[in-house]
Amino acid sequence: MYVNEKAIATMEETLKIAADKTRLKILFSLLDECDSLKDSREIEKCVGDISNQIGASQSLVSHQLKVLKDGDFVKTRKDGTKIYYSLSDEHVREIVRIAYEHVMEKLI
Amino acid sequence: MYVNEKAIATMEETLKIAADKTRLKILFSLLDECDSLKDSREIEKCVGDISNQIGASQSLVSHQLKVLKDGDFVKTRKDGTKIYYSLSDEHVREIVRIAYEHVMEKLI
DNA sequence: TGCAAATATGAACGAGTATTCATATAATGT
DNA sequence: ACATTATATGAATACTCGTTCATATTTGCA
Repeated sequence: MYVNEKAIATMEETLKIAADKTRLKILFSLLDECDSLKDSREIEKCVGDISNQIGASQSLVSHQLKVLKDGDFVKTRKDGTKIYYSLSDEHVREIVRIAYEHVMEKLI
Repeated sequence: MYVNEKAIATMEETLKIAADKTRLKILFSLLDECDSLKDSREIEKCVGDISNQIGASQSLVSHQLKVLKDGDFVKTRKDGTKIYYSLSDEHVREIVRIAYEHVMEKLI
């Protein structure tokens, strides 16, 4: 189980992106209409909707969406003046799911 | 899929603990003699051994082990002047495993 | 009791970053 | 062309945190 520096660095980067309350709220807001974390429907939301839903400023949400986008956590689709964000793939879903499940067990 | 503030905060804390290269190295060093991440043998190592293995100072390793201990990532056993550290439970194993697997796919 | 080994601790420094505020950019409709 | 809406961006601030260095604490042993 030797793990090289490159792999460690990539893990650190990925975990750091997820390890922020605003970004976590954004990620969960993109799962909002799902019945459960197993529900794999693709939810799309524009910046303003996310901002309203999580109670954070437009600027903050935009800044953090950029971080999530750069880290390949979310993808975008443009439609007029609006930009719709959604989770980029199943990997992100699973990371969020695992984090959530572990925390739920911890909070009991 | 509404997630409350408390759950978000706990997830943030947990992820922050894992999101550091020194702490990741420590966690993987405690899996070192395992054949794979599925191998659930309990590995114990003292501070000095971890320090040597990951190439970090005794002080730094001690500081970060405290963070991992406070976050329930590792547990300790005292024997003479030495203190042996090991992963606290299967949860930690799974978090490390997931992080590793996702990164490996990302690096390909 | 005194020494050495193993680990912990506290202060201090520097780097990174989350957030806010103000402003810029881009697209739409009149 | 102009006003409006939606989003992005840059600077500035305040705060967190990783690391180092020096030192303290604990345990075992002669």
